[in-house]
Amino acid sequence: MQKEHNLSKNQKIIFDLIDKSGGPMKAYSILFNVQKKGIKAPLQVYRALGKLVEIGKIHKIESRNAFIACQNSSCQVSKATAFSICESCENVSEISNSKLSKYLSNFSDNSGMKYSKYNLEFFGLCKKCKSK
Amino acid sequence: MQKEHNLSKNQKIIFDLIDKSGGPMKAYSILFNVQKKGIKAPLQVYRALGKLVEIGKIHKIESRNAFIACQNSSCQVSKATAFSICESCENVSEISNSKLSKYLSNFSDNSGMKYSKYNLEFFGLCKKCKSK
DNA sequence: TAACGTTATGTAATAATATAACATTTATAA
DNA sequence: TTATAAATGTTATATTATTACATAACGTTA
Repeated sequence: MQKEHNLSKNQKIIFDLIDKSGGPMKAYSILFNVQKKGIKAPLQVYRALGKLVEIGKIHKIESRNAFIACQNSSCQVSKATAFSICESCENVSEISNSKLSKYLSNFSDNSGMKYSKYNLEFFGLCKKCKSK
Repeated sequence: MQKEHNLSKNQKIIFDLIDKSGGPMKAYSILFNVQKKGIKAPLQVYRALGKLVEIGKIHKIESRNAFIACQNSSCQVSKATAFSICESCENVSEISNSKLSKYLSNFSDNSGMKYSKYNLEFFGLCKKCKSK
C-alpha cells in the first residue's frame, strides 16, 4: 500500500499532467505544457519529477528519458519496476505481474551484492504494430 | 557465439579504452581520453558507441548514461542484458545467470506484446560498500 | 504564537548528454 | 573498376539535467 503524500502545488500540477496524458512524457514537453500554469523553468519541473519518482507516484523510463504515472497501486514505491515498450509506436506500459516481481525481488547471485531495487525494460512490438 | 566484427579505427580505439577501463565510461569522458588519438568531436564518439552497442561489444547502462564492455562472451548481442549497480561506489557488473536470462527471455504476459529484447538493472550495495 | 528546521519555490546560468546536416574518404563486394 | 555501403570529419545545434543562490511556505514543538 502506498503512503499518502500531500503533493505540493508544482508536484500536483505536474503529476496531474503526466497522469492524464496516459503515457510517458519528457521533461521539456512537460515544461512546455505547464508554462501557462506559471512553471517556467526546467528546474521546477525536474524538482517535482524527482520528488514524484521518490515517492513512487511516477517512474522514469530510463531508456527513453521519460516519465510515466505509476499504474500499479501496490507497487513497492519504485523499488521494483517493469515496463514494456513498443519500439515502433513508443507506447509504454507498466507490467504488474506478481510472479515476475517476486522472482526478481528475490533474485540473488554469488556476487555478495544485496539488491534492494531493480528496473526492467522489455522491448518489442505491441499488438497493433505487429499486425502492420 | 558472437560474430566476429572487424572494428574500424575509431571503433577499435574506443572499444579498447572502455574494455581496458574495466568499468562503465561516459561518452564525454571517452572523448576526453581519445582526443590525443585524433578523435575530436562528440559525434565521432557517439557513432562508434552506437555501432559497438549494435554489435554487442558494449552495452549502455541506461540509468547512468554510461557504456561498459560486454563481459559475457555468450551474450545474445545485447538482446538480453542484466547489470548490478552499486549505488554507493557506482561499480557496475554484467550479470550472466542462465536461469535469469532464460526466465526473462521466455517471459510473456497477456498484453499481446512480443518481447524481443530486455534490459534489467539491479541496484544495491556491493560487498565492500555494505561493510562500511 | 514564536522560533526553528525542513521542504518547496523562483530565477539565472550553465553543465552534460546527444543528434542533425553536410561533405568527404575508405572499405567491400559485384 | 565501378558502385555501394560504411565510416570519417567538421560545424552547429538540440535535448536533458544540474549548480548556485535567494526567498517563501509549511510543520512541529516549546
